[in-house]
Order: sequence, then structure tokens, then C-alpha cells
Amino acid sequence: MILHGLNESQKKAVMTTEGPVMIIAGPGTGKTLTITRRIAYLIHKGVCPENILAVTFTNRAAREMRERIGAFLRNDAGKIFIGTFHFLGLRIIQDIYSHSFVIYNRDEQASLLKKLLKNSDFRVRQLVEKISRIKNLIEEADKGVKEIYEKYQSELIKNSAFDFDDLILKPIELLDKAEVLERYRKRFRYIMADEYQDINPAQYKLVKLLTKPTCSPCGNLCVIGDSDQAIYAFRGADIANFLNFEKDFENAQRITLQKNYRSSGIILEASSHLIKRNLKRIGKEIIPIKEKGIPIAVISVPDEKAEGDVIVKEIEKRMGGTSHYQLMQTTTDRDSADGSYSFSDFAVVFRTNAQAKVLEESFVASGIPYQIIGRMRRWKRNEIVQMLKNRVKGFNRGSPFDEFLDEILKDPEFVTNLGESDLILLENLASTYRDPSPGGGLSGLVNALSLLTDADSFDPRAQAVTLTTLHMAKGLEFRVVFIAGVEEGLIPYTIKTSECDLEEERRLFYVGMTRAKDELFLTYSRSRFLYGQKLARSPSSFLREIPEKFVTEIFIPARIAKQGDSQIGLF
DNA sequence: GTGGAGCACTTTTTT
DNA sequence: AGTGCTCCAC
Repeated sequence: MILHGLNESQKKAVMTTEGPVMIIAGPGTGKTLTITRRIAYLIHKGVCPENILAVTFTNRAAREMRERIGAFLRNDAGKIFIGTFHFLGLRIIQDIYSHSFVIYNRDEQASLLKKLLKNSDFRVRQLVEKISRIKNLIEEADKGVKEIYEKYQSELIKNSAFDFDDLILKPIELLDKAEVLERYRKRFRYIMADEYQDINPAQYKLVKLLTKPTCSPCGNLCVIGDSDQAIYAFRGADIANFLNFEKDFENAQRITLQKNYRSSGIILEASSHLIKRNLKRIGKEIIPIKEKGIPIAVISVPDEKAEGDVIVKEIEKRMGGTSHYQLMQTTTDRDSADGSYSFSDFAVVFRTNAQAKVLEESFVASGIPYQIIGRMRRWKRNEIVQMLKNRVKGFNRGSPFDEFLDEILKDPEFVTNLGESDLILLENLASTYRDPSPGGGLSGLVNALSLLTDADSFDPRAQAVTLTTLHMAKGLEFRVVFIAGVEEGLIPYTIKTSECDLEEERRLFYVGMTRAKDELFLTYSRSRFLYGQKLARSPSSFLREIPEKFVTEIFIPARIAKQGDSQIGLF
């Protein structure tokens, strides 16, 4: 049952439970399935669910894992610790730190710094990032920022506040006490760390602390990752932790998941070919399970408006060309297995948020439903979180979560302020931060609320095309993917020419390509409005790294006549 | 404390 | 171009 439907390497990954294990899981290799089954296997073998810790980076990943394990285990699922690094940190602090505290989000950090800075030259946002980096890398503050850093720290302490990064650092500090550490090591006997390639030094230190290296049944650390999908170096993530895992943990076993179930043979081969140029990676052979499929379409368009229109046209083509989407949306729940499409089968991904706006215009004009993941909704989210926090305050702390949810969902003021997708940001919240401990109610919810992010606004069930940055696309998959703005300067991003990490940009592009199951479109514009000027653009150098045999090139000429509004024929 | 002129800047951002 | 900031005048 537990091993049912798994391939050989997946089985091996599931059954290798003792000691340090490194699972190399490229895109579409059934990573979540494997982790889920591994947990089920552990429990089947007699490991107590309380002794299992699975850490992820995103709420989304944690939720997905929890749902899939829940379907498999039912009763025991709630006792397994599945959560983000920050949630783990939060729980450790709540467990051992006897004072009450609050968590500052980015905005609160910024306003604190602003207050402290007064007339200084520092740019607040940059400083927030700088401080975060110092903490993530566990570095000393350099001379330039030392003074303000210390001021900031003492102000946090004065307000009994932690910032996000403290949620990792504080537990490290608290675990310095031998008996406390021992307690946690005894509790978390089996640790799994997902997306290990994106771990930063602080998180690494925490994981390493919790893993007792040399004694069984401790020291059972299983890391899962893919060096080719490391895309958060700019936030302090260090791919070296992944590359050095086997040096770091003696006798580590390596298991590579090779079979790719997601992408067509062409998409897979083309993307593998591209990523092979990177030097900092663990090489792996990926075996396509799907058929070759159709070539990647590389489309040259005259300007960014045409780019959006071409994408919309291609989606319309596959949706049957009708423009009465609203009707269809409510009456059909299309099943993608039969060859017909639903809007949720399409994604448009891009390097910078700024690109979203003009693409969005094409979608608005067409009437195609779409959802944008990311920053654009941030202010709205903050508003919702603030409202929630206020409601929690007025509530009895011991009340069960569900009761609280019911109550606020009946509150007309609250509901009218929420869109449908927000109501879903809320359900997710409930499942993520429900306190499973006996008698555990709303305590800690206010703090946990701070851990919500924009990425959580993504609704996989929505009948809508997804628009997202390459970063936020990680972990998702779509039948048809359009990567927009595949131009030199955008991907790889080199507007600030001084520091461009070409390998990281290539990984980002690789992540984008490998989101696609059946069809991949790469579009670039010959001109683009950037920073107030219309600039001539050239195709990304990454396009030359894809062998020609996998590609169909399409050239869209500039519109000659101005009549016929947005009509653009492809052939 | 606010409104407007002038200026700088323009990436990605799991929590 | 558009945003978001400071600074100065009121």
C-alpha cells in the first residue's frame, strides 16, 4: 500500500529511513509523493508521529504535504510536525521562552528603522534587507551599519518583538542549553527538510542542531532538493549547503529521483540541455516518462502589448475561441484529462512584477479570468491580517479555531471586505495554523498570522489563468506555460550590470521551463517600454542554449494598419 | 500637517 | 512613466 505506484528510486527513498539521506529530486519527479509516503512508511514501521519533523519553506508546500498525508493516515497526521522553518522556530520559542512577544513583519521593521534613522542617509528598504541578510548569514554587522543594527536590535528587545529572521535565530540561542536541546533531539528523531538547496546558514544551523549526528535513532536527517532550482541566493540562501551535504554528514546516502512525470520529452530535454551549462550543480540524468510532444514555440513580437495579445490568442485557441467565458466558468468544471482545457491549465510567467501590468491589460480586454500571484495584493493582505488580529483580540483565547472562523465569517463587515480568493487565504490559514495540541485554541494565532504571505493567495482550483513571477512559480505546474519577456537584460536580469549571477538566472529560467507539462511558449519583444523610454530589445542569450531541433520560431510583424483593434494572426 | 515641486530610482522576496 | 520619497512653504 505504502509503496504502491512508486518507481524503484522512489521506493528506495521511502525505505531509506536511517542516517543522513540526500534525495535529489528534479522537477516533476514525484517529490511530494515520495516525502508523503516516506512519512507514512516511518509510521507504519512504528515511529511515533510526534517524532517526525518535516520542514518546508512555504506555507503552500506545508499545506500540500499535510493534505496528502492526511488522506493517507487520517488519525496520526495531526501529530506530525509539518510546517515552515519559521513556524517551527515560532513553536520552539513559544515552548521555551516564557515571555510574551510579537512578530514584526517587513513593514513593521521598516517603520521601526525609519523612526530610528531620522535624518540619516540610509534607505530604509535596503537597510531592512541588509539587516535580514546579516541575520540569515549569521554575520557580524559591518562598520557601516553596526550602529543602526544595534539600535534596531535593542529597540526590538524593548518592544519584546522578533522579526522574521529572529524566528530562526532565537531558537538557535534557546537550544544552546544542553537539556533543552536534548529534549528536542529526542522529540524530532526523524527530520525531513524540503527544498534544501535554498536553505540559508541560519536555517542550516538550526537543522544541524536538531540533528544529533552520530547516534541512532537520532541523526536521521533527510534532505530533499535540486541544485538546479536554487533561486534565492539574493536572500542569503546558500546552495553550498546542498552541494556539501555528503561532506557535512558522514555516510550520507544519495538517492536520485530520475523519472520525470510532468513534462514532455522535448521540454525536458531542452531544459536539461540548458541547465547543464551551470557549474555549481549536482549533475543528474532525467528520464522522461511522457512522449516527446510538440516543439517549444519561440515567438518574437514587436512590442509588449503584442506579447500579451499573442498569449491571450493562444489561450483562446485552446479554449475553443468563445468569448463568453463567464458563462463557461460557472457551468463547467472541465476535466483536463480528456484533452479539453480549463483556464487553470495556463500560466504566464515573467521575471519582474513590472511586466504583469501590461500583460494584465490583454487579459482584461479579452475577458479571460486570471489571477496574479504576488506583491500586487500585499496592501490588501495586510489589511486582512490586521482585521483578523483585531478580531482575535476580542475573542476568548481558549476558543477553538473553528468557532472563531465561523464567527468571523458571519461578520458582515469582514466578509464584504474579502474577495472569494481571500476566503480561500483564510481556509488555508485555518488548516495551517490550527493548534493541534489539546486545549490549544487561539493562543499564538496572532503571531502565526504574521507568517502569512502573498504566495498564499494562489488558488490552484480557481478557474483562472495564473500570472506570476518566475520565483513564485516554483513548485507549480501547468499544461501550457508562457514565459514572457525572454530578453537579454530581463532574463538574465542585468539592468544593474555589476552583479548578475548568470547561473542563478539560468536556474530561474530552468524553473520556468520545467513548470510546463505539454506546451511551452517563450516570447520576447523587439521593443519594450522601460523606465519611460521605448527601448530596442534583443532575445535572451538563454534562447541560444536551447538546441534548435526542439524549437519552432514564430515571427509576429509589427502591426501595419491601425484598424482591426487587437487582431493578430499567428500564421 | 499637508500639498506640491523636485528628485532618485527602477529585481527577484519562500517567512 | 510611475512611484515614492524629502523638503519647504504655508
